Amino acid sequence: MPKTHPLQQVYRRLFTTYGPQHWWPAKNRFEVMVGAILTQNTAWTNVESAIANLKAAHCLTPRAIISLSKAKLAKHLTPSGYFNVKAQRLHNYCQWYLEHGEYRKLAKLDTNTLRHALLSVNGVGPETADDILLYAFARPVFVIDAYARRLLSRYGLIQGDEGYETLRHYCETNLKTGSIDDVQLFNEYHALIVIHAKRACRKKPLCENCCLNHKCSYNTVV
DNA sequence: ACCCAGGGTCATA
DNA sequence: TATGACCATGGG
Repeated sequence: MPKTHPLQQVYRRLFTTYGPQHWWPAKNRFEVMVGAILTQNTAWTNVESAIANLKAAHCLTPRAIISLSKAKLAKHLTPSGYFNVKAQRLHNYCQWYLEHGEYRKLAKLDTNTLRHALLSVNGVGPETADDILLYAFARPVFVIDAYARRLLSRYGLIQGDEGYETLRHYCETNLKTGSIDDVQLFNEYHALIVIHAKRACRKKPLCENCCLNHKCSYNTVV
């Protein structure tokens, strides 16, 4: 009977409280990729309306997006904020995506190679890359976002100011079993952290022990 | 009227 | 390598 790592215990609490989330909230792979870029430092509800705009304009494909002018694309992205920056980033991503043979061809790359390829796109940083790796390419990577940092540091598991790769490695090595179940585990874990963040300070009993709202001072170790 | 959101890039020191 | 400025809308 191997002893369970605190990260596994946190996962159990989240899963028991909220149940399976079956993420990412999108209709297909490409929509996952678009959402991953648009949600950078932005509330998801804003992203939803931007995606709805693209969909209504029949522009939710890489080819349609690269053929739009920067101004028109930015107009569709208005509700998601940073619309000029994101128009450029989305354009960069779609161009790269098409140049590299879209899903079929990219899916042949091993995870590390694919990760570096994603990071080579201007506008795709570590978290966006990992969102895409996990939710569009079904690769076993642990997504480190602001919520994960806050949650794990409030559980006393990390300091909180470690580098991205340090934390990703910490989470992955302590959770990986080596089977393909890892993908499902990481999928649910990130989704549960986000859903918990949205419900924190409203839902018991979890919030009383570890609240993700930055204004809340609860800080309990498992 | 503030505060913040499922980040990332670029310029400076 | 490590900070800081910047990007911008919408909900609490």
